[in-house]
Amino acid sequence: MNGHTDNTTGTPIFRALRESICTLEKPFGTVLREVELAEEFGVSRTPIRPALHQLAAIGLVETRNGVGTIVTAGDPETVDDIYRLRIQLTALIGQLATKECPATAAENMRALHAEVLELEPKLSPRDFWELNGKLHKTITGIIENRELRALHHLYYFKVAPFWFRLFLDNPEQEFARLVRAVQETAFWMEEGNMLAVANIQQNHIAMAANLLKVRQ
Amino acid sequence: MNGHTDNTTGTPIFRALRESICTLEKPFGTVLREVELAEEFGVSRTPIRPALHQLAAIGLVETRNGVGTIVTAGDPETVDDIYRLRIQLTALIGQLATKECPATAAENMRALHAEVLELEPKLSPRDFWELNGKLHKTITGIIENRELRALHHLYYFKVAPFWFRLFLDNPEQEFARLVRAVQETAFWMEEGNMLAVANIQQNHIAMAANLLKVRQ
DNA sequence: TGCCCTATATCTGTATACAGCTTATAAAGT
DNA sequence: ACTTTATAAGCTGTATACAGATATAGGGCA
Repeated sequence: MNGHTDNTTGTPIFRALRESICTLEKPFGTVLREVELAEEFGVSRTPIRPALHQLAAIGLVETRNGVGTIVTAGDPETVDDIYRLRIQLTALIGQLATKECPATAAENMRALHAEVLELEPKLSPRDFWELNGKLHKTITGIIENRELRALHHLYYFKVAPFWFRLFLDNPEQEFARLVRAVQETAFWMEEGNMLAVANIQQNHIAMAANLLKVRQ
Repeated sequence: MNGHTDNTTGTPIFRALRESICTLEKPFGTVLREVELAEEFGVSRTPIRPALHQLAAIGLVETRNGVGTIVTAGDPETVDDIYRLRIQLTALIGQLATKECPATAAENMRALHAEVLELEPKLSPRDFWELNGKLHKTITGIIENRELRALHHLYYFKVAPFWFRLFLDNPEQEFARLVRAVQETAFWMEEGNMLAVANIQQNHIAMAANLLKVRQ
């Protein structure tokens, strides 16, 4: 393992910044300065800029001329819209998913299930992030429609700052929920019922939305 | 009127390139060279690059080192996935739309309806693009959920190269379809039935999908 | 004649210098 | 003491020079 949730999309700089925003290492309101980031990554400002633009494109940051790039992920005003849409989007997974479980997805899920069963109930934030990422990646694998798959992937990162806040506030409870999600998903994936897998996913997203007091 | 469908989002360079791709002025396979574009827009390569990256982010182009930026919009292999998702997405508009018709939307729609009724059945590609843009903008205005609104806007441009091909192949038929869409939308918007407006939109998207032989 | 390898032209990726914008701070005036 | 304004520091936006990557055309060789 290389320690990254998604090691294929985007530049390493983009992925590193995205992770540090989603895990609240750089919380809402943080000002990112290009020269600082350039020094941090050991490059010039030039390759930093497209990474920041990409983050801005997915709504995680906002760049203002003469000021800097401000982290906007986790803005309480948008949690409602994002979660309500994501619940609907997850319902679509059931409709546009593969009819049969892809071999790689089933394999990943078995490995993940086995891994979870042997874990201590005390997880570091980083480990929790990684674990969630594995579940996400596996579920993403059953989405046949490439566009929906891209959306599901995108919104995973858009809502990450919200449920990661839940984890920091109550690690044991969120860890238990994640374990439960893995178990249920593993069961239905083994059964070959992809619609059920999507439903499980939707249930757990809706549960997070409830904790965040999103109106349904 | 300034001649632009959406004059608020993105840099002028990005919007200009997006329009020229959607209207097939730069068709599938066209190679965009940064120095050429820089000269065309009277700037250096620097402000061109973020525009191309933004186009790449929404899947309209693909940049390859040492080669150039190739237009990928209109790739036949993706038409299925995009249209199938967009039909589902449009159904969501009915669920997440405003309960009542916003005053500005109703006003825009009346103006558009009046404009359409006085048009000649012979439209230039540019005029057809503008007209479609106005209808799109009005419908976008009834979507309360900001995230869904952004998605609806995004996919409008992703599918544009496909239906614009339909227009070039059969201008009269596509113009008639657009007029019909405007009339029906205007009627239901006047009635205040936002769910019906979404359904009309879905019907017309599905019709385009049929013409493009998308499996439903 | 066909194939492979190399040289070269051309493109994007990166580094750096400078211009323009924003904001905080401090001095001056009331 | 408070407001107002000017100034300076620091940030992003832009232009330009150079490095790395890629495709193509031409020459050498079997």
